[in-house]
Amino acid sequence: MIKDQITQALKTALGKIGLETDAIAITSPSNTTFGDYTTNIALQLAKTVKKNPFALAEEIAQAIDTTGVIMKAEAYKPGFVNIWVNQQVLQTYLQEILKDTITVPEYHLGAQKKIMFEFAHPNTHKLFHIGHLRNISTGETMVRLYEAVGNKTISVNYQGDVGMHIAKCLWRLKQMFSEDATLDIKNLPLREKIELLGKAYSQGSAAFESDEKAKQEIIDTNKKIYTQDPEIKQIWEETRGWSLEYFDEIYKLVGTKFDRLYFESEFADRGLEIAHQAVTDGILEKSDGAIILNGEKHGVHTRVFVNSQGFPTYEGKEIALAETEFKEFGELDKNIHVLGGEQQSFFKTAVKAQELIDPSIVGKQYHLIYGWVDVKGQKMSSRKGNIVEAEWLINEAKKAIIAEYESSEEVAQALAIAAIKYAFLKNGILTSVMFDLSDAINLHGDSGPYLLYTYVRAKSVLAKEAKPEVSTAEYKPNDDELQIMRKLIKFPDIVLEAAKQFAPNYLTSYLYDLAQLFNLFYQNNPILKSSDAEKAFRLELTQAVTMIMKKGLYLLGIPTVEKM
RNA sequence: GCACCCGUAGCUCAAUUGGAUAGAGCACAGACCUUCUAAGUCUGCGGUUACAGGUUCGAUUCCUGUCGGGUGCGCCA
Repeated sequence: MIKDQITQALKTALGKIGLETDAIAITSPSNTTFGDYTTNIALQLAKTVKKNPFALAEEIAQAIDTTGVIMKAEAYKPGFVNIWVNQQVLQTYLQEILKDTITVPEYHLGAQKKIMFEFAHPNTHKLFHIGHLRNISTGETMVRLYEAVGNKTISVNYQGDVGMHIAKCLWRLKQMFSEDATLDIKNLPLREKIELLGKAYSQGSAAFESDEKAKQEIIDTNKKIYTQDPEIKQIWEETRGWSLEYFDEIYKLVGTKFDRLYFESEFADRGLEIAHQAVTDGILEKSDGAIILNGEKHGVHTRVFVNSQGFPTYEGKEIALAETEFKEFGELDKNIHVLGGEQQSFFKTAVKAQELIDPSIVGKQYHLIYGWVDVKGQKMSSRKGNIVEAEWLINEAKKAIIAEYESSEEVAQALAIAAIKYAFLKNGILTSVMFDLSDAINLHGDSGPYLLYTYVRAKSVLAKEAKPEVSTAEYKPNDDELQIMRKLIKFPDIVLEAAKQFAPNYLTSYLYDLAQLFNLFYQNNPILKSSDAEKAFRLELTQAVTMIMKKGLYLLGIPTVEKM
């Protein structure tokens, strides 16, 4: 990586003037007039060596060898040393991109180089909404980024298929069947089945709140689900199947594949067993008929693992889930749970219990928090029925695209997915976003479709004519071209940082910058109407841009299209 | 009450983890298609980074306080 070579050159320069440090921080200045890379090392060292920072920066700049990877080094104002990369290095890197031999540095979270990502987390019998969409977009890109920096990743999805929300839904659904004997659910399209579940849940919830008799019946239904009572088992299995089929469609649509689907129903029995054993071992405690972790002893919130009716709560099932997750795929470095911040208290307590039960997993559970999704200021609630559902949203975006550009189904779909995913990923992972429909299906400016458009445009040029067989070695790139080349060398740095910091938005803004530079170049410089080395070079540059765009978009979980 | 997250342009968000002149998109006003896809490019407009202190060469970023918002805090998931 070029950055490493710069660090090496700096180290040598520091050595020449009798300085030594391990902490050489090299960053890319936001303003390219300050060079390709910059270091504040003089500012850091000035105090310890008792020198004026700017004088020290000048001294370092002087000592840098400018015959190798570095072309120019200059001291700036308070004490930065700004560095320009040799153009030959840019040329070489361009050729490496074309040969597809560029590499991204490795980054691991442990010796196994193996990381599990647990994400998506929809509950059966409920809708898959934009909150899940943000979750799955984030999870998928993190998986791809960690693969890119040399890890084996395992994608898993823990889906809630038992619990009160399902009891509420099924209780009402059974009523609906007896109220309307003509309801022919078997032949309903999937879409309508899901809507029916949503309606039943919403009405069941309302009854639970307002009607004491209904409340008791729903609690009873919940028990029957846990005990797999024949009275409820069949309808539970069937409706659960609808949800899973519906989820599968969405996973396919957004391009996520899971290595393993876990279900809450798998972990109820084992969760109980572990919890009871943990009481015997003095880890969990009995309290008011429930089994809890006494949080005060461990600096977390006290939470219930088995309720007073003897059923495992979410926490109770989580300890069994952890046991399986850490067993099924061999030793993991980390198990990263992509979960909203509202689950923090739950997660801390559950993890504390897991670590007390199995010390071998201490420090391996990680809660990757992503920000809340709000819709125009109002909080989504499936009980109130005002949620933005994933497939509906994708279809809205698709319709808008077809209406404006007469795109084919296939292209419109790809663009819709790109628009929505990009709208989430361009934000900081923690930023709670105000979701605005018109913004998410925006096709202009800083958007997914803009990136795809840039890619398609470039590809279209490449498809028109073959590259002339002329050497580009002697070609002197102009400023527009240089800007692109200087951007291209940063790709590995960006991928590494995006993975390290769990910051896919580093990659989105990198690709956006690259696209902007290319569009500027495209605007000002004829490619096919140029000739000889110039034409050959411009075609090479164009191709390199498409290759990096495609790689970057892949890492974001956004497939490219070839025409639009 | 306590804990965590947050407050940046009219709106939605960035800012490479303490760096240089705080950047984009949308919206608004204008310019550019007999040249490779105008889903594009360019120009303009827009800021006391909630407020008050502190730390230091340097603060949107770290610390303290105030105000405002979100989330959670024992039998939901």
